[in-house]
Amino acid sequence: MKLEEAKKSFVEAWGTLGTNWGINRTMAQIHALLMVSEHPLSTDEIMEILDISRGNANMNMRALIDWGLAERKIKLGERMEFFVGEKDIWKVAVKIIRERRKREIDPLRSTLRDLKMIDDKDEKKEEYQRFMKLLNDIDGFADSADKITDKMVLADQNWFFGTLMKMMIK
Amino acid sequence: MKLEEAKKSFVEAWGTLGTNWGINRTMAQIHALLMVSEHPLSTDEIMEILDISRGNANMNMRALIDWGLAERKIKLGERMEFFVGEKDIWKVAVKIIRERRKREIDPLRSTLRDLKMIDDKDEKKEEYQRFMKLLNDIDGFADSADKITDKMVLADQNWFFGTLMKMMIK
DNA sequence: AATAACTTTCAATTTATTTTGAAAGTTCAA
DNA sequence: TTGAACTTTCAAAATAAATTGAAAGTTATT
Repeated sequence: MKLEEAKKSFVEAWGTLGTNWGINRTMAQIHALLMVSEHPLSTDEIMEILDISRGNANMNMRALIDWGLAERKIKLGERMEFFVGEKDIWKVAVKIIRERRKREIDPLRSTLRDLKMIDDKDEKKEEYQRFMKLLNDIDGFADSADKITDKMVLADQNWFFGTLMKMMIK
Repeated sequence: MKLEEAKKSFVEAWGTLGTNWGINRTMAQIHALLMVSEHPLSTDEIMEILDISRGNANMNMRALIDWGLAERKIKLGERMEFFVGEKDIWKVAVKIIRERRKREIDPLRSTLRDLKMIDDKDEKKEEYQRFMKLLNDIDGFADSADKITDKMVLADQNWFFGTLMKMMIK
């Protein structure tokens, strides 16, 4: 396999993976392309390489910037915008986790809070208790997950995995 | 809010959440329904409560069993099958993580291995090195993630979050 | 072996998501 | 202030995913 082929496969594989992580295929492919690219790319280059429309390129580029997975890079003397992708895989993971938390965990916890406002506490005592326990368990789990991701955001990869690993082997 | 309403909202909320975790809405709703149900449910009850077709109920029920999130429960003297859902939220999380790993991380790593077979190593030395580093970084990250999920599968919730938390506060 | 009581399958349909591309918007240089 | 160079929007089209429901399959009972 040649380097260029390998890069192409990588872009495709990353695109497929992305769809499992709340990132649509094109968005993930653009990100992959920026990761393996030696230079910042323009919208036109991205359109050309991935064979997608301008609208699609633009919308997904914006989403990537929104997620913190890419940023604009202005070249002096050029009107056109260029983009660079976040290449540090730890940072990529942290940004995705952060974004997912914002979109999933936070709304879930807010729903759980609402659900706890049940006003027929007295009736069906047992059933009420069991339901309440479930809600509390889920919320407790979400809380732990929240705290761990907080640490991840602050920690650096080596500390996080290195220290974590060491203590887990015990 | 009344208990029954709260349960209904819970089923809906869990359905929405599920779609973000590789579980389709109906599958997640059935699971939620089984979690909040006081008794094992039959396919007919599930169809009735969630207002879905038999085919849909059957396929998603099978997927839940496949994931280990529900199991069949035969009642003596009854032809009909009943189902119970996994209610321990830690176990639920572990099963989902396991399944996702099978479907995402494993294929990714196998792709990465293929991509490393580049045969024009000599040309474009720098570019080759950078691409290789990216692949290795991703693989290393996946490896750590793998190891942590291995531990999760074996550990119990209190040990996992409790001990983890303590050491993270440091 | 026939029938009743169920479960499973899958082609067709419905619903949801993504993509396109042309039109509208913006910014800059002359 | 105009127009060229670029970016953004969004309704319509294309694609993908989930759902239906009737037909086929299975198993237990008589």
